Amino acid sequence: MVQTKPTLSADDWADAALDAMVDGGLDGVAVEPLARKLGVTKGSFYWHFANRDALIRASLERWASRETEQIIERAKGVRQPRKRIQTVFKAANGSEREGHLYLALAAASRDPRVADFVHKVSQRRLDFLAECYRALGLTARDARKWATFAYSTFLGTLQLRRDNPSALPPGPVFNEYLRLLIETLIPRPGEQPPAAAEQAA
Amino acid sequence: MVQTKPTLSADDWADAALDAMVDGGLDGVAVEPLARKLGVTKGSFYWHFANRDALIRASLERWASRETEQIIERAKGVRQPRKRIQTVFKAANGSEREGHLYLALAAASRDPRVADFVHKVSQRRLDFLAECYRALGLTARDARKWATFAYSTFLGTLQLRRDNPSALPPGPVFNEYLRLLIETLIPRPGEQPPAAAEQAA
DNA sequence: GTTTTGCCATACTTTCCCGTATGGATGCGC
DNA sequence: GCGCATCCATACGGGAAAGTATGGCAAAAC
Repeated sequence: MVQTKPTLSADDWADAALDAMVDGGLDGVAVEPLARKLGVTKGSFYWHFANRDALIRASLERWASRETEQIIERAKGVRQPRKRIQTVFKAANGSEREGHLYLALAAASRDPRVADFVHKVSQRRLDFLAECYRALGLTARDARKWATFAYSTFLGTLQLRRDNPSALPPGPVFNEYLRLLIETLIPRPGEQPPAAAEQAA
Repeated sequence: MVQTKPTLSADDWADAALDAMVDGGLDGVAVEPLARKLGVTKGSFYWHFANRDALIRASLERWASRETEQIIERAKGVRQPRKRIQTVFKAANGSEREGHLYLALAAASRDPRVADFVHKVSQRRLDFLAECYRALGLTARDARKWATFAYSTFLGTLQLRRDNPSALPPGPVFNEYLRLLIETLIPRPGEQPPAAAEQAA
């Protein structure tokens, strides 16, 4: 498939495994098909890894560290609380592949190896979101509720985009939809909530 | 496993297949393991079904019809628009197994057989929800947006319950959380949205 | 220039499951 | 009580992928 590199590295195998998870979930990670896709044979694989289990663990490790760092980097720069949350939302809906990968791994979360990583990543995201909501002036308790609310909505939207894209508002209306989400999911403590304006339109 | 019935029916196999999907997704539906769980052999299976594909299709058919009818039955009785939507929410979060099953099938929605059914079920639910929102006095356009919003939140909450239960508010706070969802996701056209009261608390 | 080392190919064996072929048992029609 | 349909067991062949064992081959080491 790709002959740019003379030899493969363990990370190449891990990335290929993550690609395979997007399509086939955990069962999609099969050594021989991966080898065919990489243009080599199993001999290469068993040089870099002890077995299939080691590949899966390495891939998950790679995924988790990448996911927890990206969340921070994209939003930590924005200082204004409302803008920061909006940035998180935009970034979250940005990469389609990452979204599919998350859903694929979450679906395999019955596997004990996967469960730990999915738990860790979602926990990291929720904590960061709750922190953002606290910066808005909410109590810790309310911030947690709103963070969970927003994250759930994000996860659900992700799933709809994958399983029933036609259900989401088409083209221009989709932007209205996103604005509705953002306005509703970022309360203005002390001010009048924005939903009223939306319904007046 | 179960010796209550002298012989098995095709529906027994279909139900067992749905149970297997909850745990192992589509790949979890394997003829020989199912036979072992039912206390019979493959000979029984291939009497009732032509092959594994037929079993999968029959199971999906059974699931889809059940899902689309349950949604109607539980909520059609409630006439008041707000109460009706609340009923839908409560019912949706009711059966844990049905939620897991939906997520398992959605995860397998890359399979063309599954895709059609998942699409159909989610579409049916969204249409009904949009209808409920229209009864609130929203325009068709706004009703669709709010229905999508609410359904996404429902899906995401379902996923959190499965993959990271500890992330959801514990015990008593969870009820507050559900109230927040309901109050926020059911706008009051013309009146002041309820989020203000929530934040004042 | 020979020897090692890194990376991979080839050729097995084993396991698990699908699908088929065929025979056996039980119960009903008549 | 004979025959037939229903429902299931047993035995077999085949494919796909995990893991092992071993040989090959180029580049670096010396």
